[in-house]
Amino acid sequence: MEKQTVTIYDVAREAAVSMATVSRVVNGNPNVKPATRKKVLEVIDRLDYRPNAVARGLASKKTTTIGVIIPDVTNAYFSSLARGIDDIAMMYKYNIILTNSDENGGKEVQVLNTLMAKQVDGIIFMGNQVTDELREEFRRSKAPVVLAGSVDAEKTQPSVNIDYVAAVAEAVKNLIDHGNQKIAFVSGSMKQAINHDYRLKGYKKALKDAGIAYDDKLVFETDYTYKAGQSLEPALSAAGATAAFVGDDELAAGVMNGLTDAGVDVPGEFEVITSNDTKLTELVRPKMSSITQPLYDIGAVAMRLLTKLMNNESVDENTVILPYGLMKRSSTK
Amino acid sequence: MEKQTVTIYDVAREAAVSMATVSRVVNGNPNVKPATRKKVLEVIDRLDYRPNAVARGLASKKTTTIGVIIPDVTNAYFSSLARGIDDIAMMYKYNIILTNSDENGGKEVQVLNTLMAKQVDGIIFMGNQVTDELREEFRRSKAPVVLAGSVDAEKTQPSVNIDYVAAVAEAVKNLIDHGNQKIAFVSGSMKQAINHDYRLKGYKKALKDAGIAYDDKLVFETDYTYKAGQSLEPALSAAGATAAFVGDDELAAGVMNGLTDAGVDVPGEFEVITSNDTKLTELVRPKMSSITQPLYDIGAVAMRLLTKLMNNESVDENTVILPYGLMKRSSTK
DNA sequence: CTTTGATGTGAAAGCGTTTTCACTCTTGCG
DNA sequence: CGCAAGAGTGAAAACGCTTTCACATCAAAG
Repeated sequence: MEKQTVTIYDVAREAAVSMATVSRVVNGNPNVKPATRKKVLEVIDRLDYRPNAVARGLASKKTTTIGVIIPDVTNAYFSSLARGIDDIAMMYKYNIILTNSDENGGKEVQVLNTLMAKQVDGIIFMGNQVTDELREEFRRSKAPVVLAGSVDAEKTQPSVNIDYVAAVAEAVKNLIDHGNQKIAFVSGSMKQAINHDYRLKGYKKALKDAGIAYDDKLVFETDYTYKAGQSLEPALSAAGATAAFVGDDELAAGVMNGLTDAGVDVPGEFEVITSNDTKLTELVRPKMSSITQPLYDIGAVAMRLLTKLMNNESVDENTVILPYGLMKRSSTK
Repeated sequence: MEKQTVTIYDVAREAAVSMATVSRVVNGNPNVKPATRKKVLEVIDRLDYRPNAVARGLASKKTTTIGVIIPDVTNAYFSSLARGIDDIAMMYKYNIILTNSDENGGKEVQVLNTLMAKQVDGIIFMGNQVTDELREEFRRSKAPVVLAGSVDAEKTQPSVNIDYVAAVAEAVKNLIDHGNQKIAFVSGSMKQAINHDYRLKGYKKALKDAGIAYDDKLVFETDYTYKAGQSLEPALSAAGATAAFVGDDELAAGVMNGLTDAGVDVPGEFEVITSNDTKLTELVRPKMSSITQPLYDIGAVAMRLLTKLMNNESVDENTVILPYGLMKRSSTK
């Protein structure tokens, strides 16, 4: 039953060299005579020796593992980022410990602590509600932490994002240009920096530029779920809105379908523009116009940035802003 | 710059006890006098001591980490399973190393090896193409491996699934009952056991039970992507099909939208039933009828099963079959 | 030849825990 | 009062590697 594990010591003995030499060939250290290398490799192959990464981690203080904190893998926006992260991580020989946080502060802190206990070499954090406690943990961490697709108003951590303010402003301006005066702002919790400090700011800016008064009756704070969006219709109509900017695609799909099901024509009577350009935008009918973001790239770049930080390479810019766009589909005129 | 790490030794010194005792209180070993425990806990708190999980892993040969191999996190079916896995894992104090395999045999083997090198305590594998090489790796692994939402015709590994044959048969029967004679079978690669050995079998069974001849012109093997589905319309019509069973929701959404865009009325002229009951089924219009599966639970149960295996607990049934259902929405009559 | 600077190798000290084993105290009980 | 049985604790040996340091060897240069 017990599977015998062969260690570096066994290899050394069989090959009649020291552990140090075995370690050298395993790690590709050039200071080994070709003949010796060959001999060792043969033994490694014969014994089917596989280095124990845990022991290696203890000795070298590097685990080639990074922690990824994600609100919910099930959300298309975040899973797209996660894919970018994993691909680049794999490219650089890192593995990812992935944990769902539900954007719950307590859970985030706890998870962060277990990640640090596991000696991850770096951390990628997704989530828009960076509490003071969390920030304190980031600071305490000896592993670099980068935010991906997430913002913290304090801007204390390296991060990769798009310019949310400008993107939202542009999206809302688009709606205004189509003649809409009463534009709803639909998002998740206002406790999240991305909503409160960025999107809303973009929204207000667009209104102001167009000389439209801001009316908080048109601001809808809800959950990032399809159902939440779907049940928003009565309120939206009651408020007299004729268009909406929505902060999440799933939520937007809900809003749109809720409208449609209530007999409101989209985009004829009501325009909808969403934020994340996930696959969903193409699946629903009408297809949803959206701010476009290089989702995969945000994850990929964040991971790439993290590798640099982990290697203490100099980084010219700690917060990188990727380009966004606006994709007109069929939920807007 | 260097963050000083405090070790168990520091705590022992400060508390004037041995490392063994500190270890005992950290691990909740009852054989410690309350007074001693209190003293140690105070020091731990004062020094902000945090046990190094890597060292712990080396000494105890347990990492409280499990490996999860997933075809693509971005796919709603798999990410739902992943969520179930992670939640239960967290409940049992495990973390997850998540890696995307793209169902690519070579990558799977490689990933499996790095997971084993990292000494994971267990592995959950998702993917339906278990090659001989892969099977061999599973066997070689000292960590238990369970398949989640995936089947291997050889049935050599513990797994958690639904009864695909029966589910598909029922779905197809439903289509037949609506008067369809030419029912397309649309799935991913036939190299995958789930398609070739399970779904197709269910499909054939339903046809046979209804006395309909099997026609391989109605079998469409394609990718699990929206685009692939969308571009299937001409072929589907050309084959004279009036209904389709589809093996993946995203693919099904593509099929359905492709049909609709080509002016075919769903479900009036063409019925579609899909397989995974992910969120997508509710987002599209018409909403898609689907086989229902307890997605989250498949992941959760797989993880629970794995914990038992890791603890060498006796397990009454190595392959657990969860109940499925059929949800009629609007893509079928 | 000797010197010098690479080049190749091994011994052994960590890395931060867990765990075994032995030992010392206490208790409870006959 | 004597003794067996816990209860509580510490010393030290793992765990499987990396890395430092010292040493030996060897080829090229003087």
